[in-house]
Amino acid sequence: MVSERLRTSYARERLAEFAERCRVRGLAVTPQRLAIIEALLNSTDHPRAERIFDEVRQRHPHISLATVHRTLETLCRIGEARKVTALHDSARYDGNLKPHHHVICVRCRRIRDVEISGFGRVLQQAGGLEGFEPLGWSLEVQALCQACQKKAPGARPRVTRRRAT
Amino acid sequence: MVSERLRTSYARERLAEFAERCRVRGLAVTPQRLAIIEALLNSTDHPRAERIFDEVRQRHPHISLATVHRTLETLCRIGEARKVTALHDSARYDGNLKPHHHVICVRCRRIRDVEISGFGRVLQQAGGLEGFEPLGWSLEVQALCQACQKKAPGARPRVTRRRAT
DNA sequence: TATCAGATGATAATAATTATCACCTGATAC
DNA sequence: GTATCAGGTGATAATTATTATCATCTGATA
Repeated sequence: MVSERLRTSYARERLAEFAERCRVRGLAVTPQRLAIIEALLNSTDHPRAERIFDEVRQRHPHISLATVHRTLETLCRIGEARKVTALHDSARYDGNLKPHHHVICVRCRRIRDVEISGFGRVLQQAGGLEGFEPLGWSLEVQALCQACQKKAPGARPRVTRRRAT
Repeated sequence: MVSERLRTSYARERLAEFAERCRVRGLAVTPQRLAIIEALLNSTDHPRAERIFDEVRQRHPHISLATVHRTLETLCRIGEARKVTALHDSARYDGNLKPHHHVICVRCRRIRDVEISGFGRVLQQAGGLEGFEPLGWSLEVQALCQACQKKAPGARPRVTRRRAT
């Protein structure tokens, strides 16, 4: 059922453990979930839901796009994937042009500026960005703000969230 | 017309220069643009378009939400503001759980992983995150990928963009 | 194999953003 | 100061990504 054409040993290991991890969490191991995690592990370019959908549909023609969205969010929730775009749901703007960084509350999506120095040096040592020409950089610290720390840890926010505006 | 109740000297300076910067760029200095940049400079929390709209509407009741969206994008384009959420338009997922960082092409939105070490140390020295409890962090390097470097620098992508999926 | 909580597919609803277009107005030349 | 007009705006429709809803299906367990 499951393809063995995973690109890297990391991906193979992750897929091998996946069923067990679902069971531990009380999640059913469905063909859809297997196909989606496999497509994600096979990708190197941070796909969006629709591209995973296109990929998976080749072998599961009946899969629904809604399932792909749902499953990707589930994978993030159980720690099997991460969303690169923590704040993708609406554009957030900043009038401060001075270089600075951001702490983001992963629950309520509050953002705060932070001044952290020393990054330029670290980045210079980094070397190859594979042809990408850097224009700027900023660190995103995922965090819980004070208010959200006090809430029950398990109480996930509703999918339609009360969020920072 | 323009309020002088800007919070910081930085904001006051920026607003004072704003009209001149528009002229240099051949953009009209409209009351709407002034009100929007003022609201943005007065904010400390990276608002979205709708909150700027609410703010500005108190003194310009006839302003349209579309104008706020348009103007915020214009401000980013001319370098008077920046979008904190470079990739907000659709969620992007990553199956790689190992700590790593991202280079993002600001034009075509391609994302690539980068390994950069030494950040933990810098972050530890950073000290106060104002009560935020860090869970993780990743550096976002804004860049131009090789393909996009070759395109004409002025040729902005269409608003409905051909983008990485 | 029967049971059933949870998963899925189909589709409607929502929310953010962008497109369209008639009308308006800041900037410039006179 | 007024005429001109390119570009800006407001109103609204359209688009796009995502989430909600709900009837049906199915993986896990007894």
